Amino acid sequence: MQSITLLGYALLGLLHGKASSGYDLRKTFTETPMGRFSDSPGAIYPALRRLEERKLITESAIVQPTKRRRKALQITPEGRVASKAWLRRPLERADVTSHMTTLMLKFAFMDGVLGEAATLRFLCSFQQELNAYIPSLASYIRAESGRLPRSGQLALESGWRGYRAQAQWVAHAISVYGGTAK
Amino acid sequence: MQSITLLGYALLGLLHGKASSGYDLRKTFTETPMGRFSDSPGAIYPALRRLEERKLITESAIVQPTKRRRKALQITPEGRVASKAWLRRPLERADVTSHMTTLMLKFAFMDGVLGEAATLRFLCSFQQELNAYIPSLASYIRAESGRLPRSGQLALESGWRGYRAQAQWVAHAISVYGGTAK
DNA sequence: TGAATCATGTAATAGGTTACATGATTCT
DNA sequence: AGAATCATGTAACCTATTACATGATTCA
Repeated sequence: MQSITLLGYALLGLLHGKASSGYDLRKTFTETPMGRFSDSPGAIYPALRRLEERKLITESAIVQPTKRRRKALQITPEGRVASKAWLRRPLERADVTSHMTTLMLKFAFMDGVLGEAATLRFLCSFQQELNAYIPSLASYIRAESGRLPRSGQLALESGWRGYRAQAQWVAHAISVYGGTAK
Repeated sequence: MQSITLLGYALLGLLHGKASSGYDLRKTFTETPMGRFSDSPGAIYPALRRLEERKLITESAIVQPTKRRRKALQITPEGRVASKAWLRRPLERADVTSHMTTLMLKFAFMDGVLGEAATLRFLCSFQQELNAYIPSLASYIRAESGRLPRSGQLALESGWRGYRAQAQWVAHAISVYGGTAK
């Protein structure tokens, strides 16, 4: 059994809210700064078909009064289970170091699907991992700074600044969710 | 003629400096926080073969005194041309909004390959694009903030903070390169 | 009526992931 | 001598990209 791709989880996350057509979902990707998924039909329609084959989504039975041809898709109970299981997967170090966009995608859906408490827990472990990683990256940069050319050093610094900004954001988000920051 | 992949350009960039084996290049990806490329042999060796087929790299004739079997690869003049052409490609809006890692990869190699002046020019257009994009993202967030759930709003904000951090970095980098920031 | 957009799809291609394979050399 | 690591590769599979195809409907 092939595992669900990130695009698949993104689609499931969007369908948690309301039944949508492939076209609707495509528009979400084109019109919003969401996740940077491809809005090409060659990516989305096959992805939807795969989800349908696994019975994680189905064609909505509701007849829409619109004139246009439209295949509305809705998430099934199994789909919700799969999506929730993904959202609940514990966060690991590697997620922070190389899959930040995935983490943000998870976060964006988490509140609506798992609720406030789970989201707050997620943010706290996110913060923990960031607080562990940032100093280690900093010391790596300090150690390498001699060996690296100026541009390589600056490139690393850019990464470091990015993580710091993310850490500040997490602290902010935690406070928004009513947690105790830091 | 297929275009060169990002991994291909990364390999060319590394080979600008000195001839290396596939194993050396792999280690660079595993051991440094560089670009987040896969260090799997299934990615790197085929990529190297493709570059070799296009005569952008060749097996180094220099016989190394090491005992171990080792295939050292060096960049050819054509390879340098291709790499430089890529590094010189003018920066577009889409690069900033969805290919930041590519831009940082370019930057990391640019100094050594194209020189200081070109790098400074690159940084300035980078700054220009960021300064144009950040406010537009901010106003998008402001406009959508009502319609979006809390988590969606925060996710967008995270993106915004990331771009701001990048802008601060660019200003810093420009000053390091002796340009007049902002 | 013609153009644009809505809306869903397919086909060819190619690159990455995962897993496997192989043998030499260094280390203990 | 056996284990770990060096070092290079291959094969199956799958997904995304790109381009094309199709027809209906709204708009000017």
